[in-house]
Amino acid sequence: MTNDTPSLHFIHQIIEDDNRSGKHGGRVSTRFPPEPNGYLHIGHAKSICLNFGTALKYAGQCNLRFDDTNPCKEEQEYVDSIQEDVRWLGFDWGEGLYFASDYFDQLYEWAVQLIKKGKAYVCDLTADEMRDTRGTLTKPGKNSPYRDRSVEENLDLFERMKAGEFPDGARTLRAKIDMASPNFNLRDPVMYRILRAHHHRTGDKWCIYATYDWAHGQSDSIERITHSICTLEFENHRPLYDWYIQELGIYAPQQIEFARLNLTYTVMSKRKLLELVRDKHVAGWDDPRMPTISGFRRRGYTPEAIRAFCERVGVSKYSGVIDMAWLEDALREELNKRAPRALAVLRPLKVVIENYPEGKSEELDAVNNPEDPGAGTRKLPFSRELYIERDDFREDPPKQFFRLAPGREVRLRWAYFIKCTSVVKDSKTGEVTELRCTYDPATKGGNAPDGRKVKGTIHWVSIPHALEAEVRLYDHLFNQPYPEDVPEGKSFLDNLNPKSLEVVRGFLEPNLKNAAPGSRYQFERLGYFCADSKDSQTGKPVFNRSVTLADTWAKIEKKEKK
RNA sequence: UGGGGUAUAGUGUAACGGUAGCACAACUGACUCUGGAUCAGUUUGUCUAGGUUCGAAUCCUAGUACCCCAGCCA
Repeated sequence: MTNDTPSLHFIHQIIEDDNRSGKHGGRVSTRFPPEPNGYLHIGHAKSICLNFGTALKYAGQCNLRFDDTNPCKEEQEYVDSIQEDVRWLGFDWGEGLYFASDYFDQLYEWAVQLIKKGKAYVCDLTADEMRDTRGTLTKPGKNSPYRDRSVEENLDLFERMKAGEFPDGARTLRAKIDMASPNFNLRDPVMYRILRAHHHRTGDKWCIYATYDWAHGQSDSIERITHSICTLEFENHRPLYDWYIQELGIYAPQQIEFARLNLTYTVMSKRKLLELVRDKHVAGWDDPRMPTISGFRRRGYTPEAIRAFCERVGVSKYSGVIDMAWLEDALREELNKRAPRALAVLRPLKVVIENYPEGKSEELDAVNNPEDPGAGTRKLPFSRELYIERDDFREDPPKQFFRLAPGREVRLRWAYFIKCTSVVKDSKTGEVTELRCTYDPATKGGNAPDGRKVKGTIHWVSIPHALEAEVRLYDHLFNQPYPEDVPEGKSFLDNLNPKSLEVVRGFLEPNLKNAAPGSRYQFERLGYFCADSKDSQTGKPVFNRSVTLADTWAKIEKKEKK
């Protein structure tokens, strides 16, 4: 069917229906509610784009709320990094910065209210006992022996829990719902646990902490969220959140669940990411191989590329896995238009131009970005001794290879046609160590006045002028598309890609000397590279490979081998 | 096994009873001073079985497969 209006995903359909019916008076209010127990990853980016993007689209507000109900795992460092990452992605929460811990007093009052209604009770069961009485998928649970305590006793006990009269874990406050419910979340869920832990915001004020389930829905209610967007695994919790809201008689946000993002060749669970960091499989949360926002940032990704990617994957309730190639493509698409080009040789092979005068050098004009005429040109120094890429020479060229080979002529990008006249080899290993070539002075700039064509154009760098620099070649962190799919007894760590990082000494055109940390370039014919934001120094850049260029030759060669 | 979800090309995603479309991938070819980019084109799909209907991806019935839930994690 042809339709001029772009289609809406199901969440925006719900919102537009609500706006039409006047359900929330046309108001749209969302929130992004991370727990500050780790760094944000690309899956969070999807949620951030959805929540903030929805508020933007419908002229509403999106809050940033930290669901900080578990002091054992949460830290200020994470609070800071999360704010930085959301801002970097290009979103603004305005005045809407909140913490679930801001609501601890209110939550406590509401708990007292439920006790008074006979809807919550203090339970003395240990964690083990509670598990044993919860029942199974098919068998209902058993009521706690403490379920029928009087309101007075519950009030007194709960007060004393708060006052610190009981040891950690000795008692809990539980909602009195239904131990026989087929939904486990309604089998008298725990609302408060006793926990003497220092909270990053409330310090030592509390020794009882609300569970996430008891805090989350009411936090949304306090903030008058209209559309509480969350991932699929909370679908089973919605009846519980609705029950709390209804028993309390407070404003009811509408929860809508969507499928979280999964990507090939990586893992997304915070537990696993933490494990990678803690056990030093990567250099930190912002290691360029990590699927974290900070990792992608350091890798050279742009916020625009990540947002475009999130837009492209869509929003639905189907939990699929997106091919990492989509993300890479989003980056290429953007950087192709924006990134200035540069010449860099990463695996050098020396070339001597025999008919080029010794000691001579000259400057040649090079276009900065063929996709962007406004990007201008720059000068490239040329001399008798050059480096070219080892891959661009074959002593015995396979068919379809149209780069350099003995007797063959190619174009040096922006420079001259050269012809390979002889090959110098290491007498012991037989390895090619140097190429002797001649150049055609008439082809200066890259065109032959006699109109003769050359099939290959290769990149190069003048040895005496080259800037030697560390270049980090990153590849997928895992060598399996689904690293978590492992046989019994194996771990996702067994699928780590041992070649996910290769550090190389590259030779770069001298213009790159003062590349600003974080600046991005296309190294022609190789890929997009970004000056590392941490390790680059002025005059001494370190480059990270963000993503390779599409490589048709590699594909041809692979096919030939089969 | 009880409950809650979900099934459209290799991967995602549209269609809202009326020609199954789009993006990425793959494959052809054109063009090219990046084997990049660009352009043109091709291949591949409604989980299954019944039913309703002039007409079904869409509605009904029965199956099947996959995901989530038995934390005092979120």
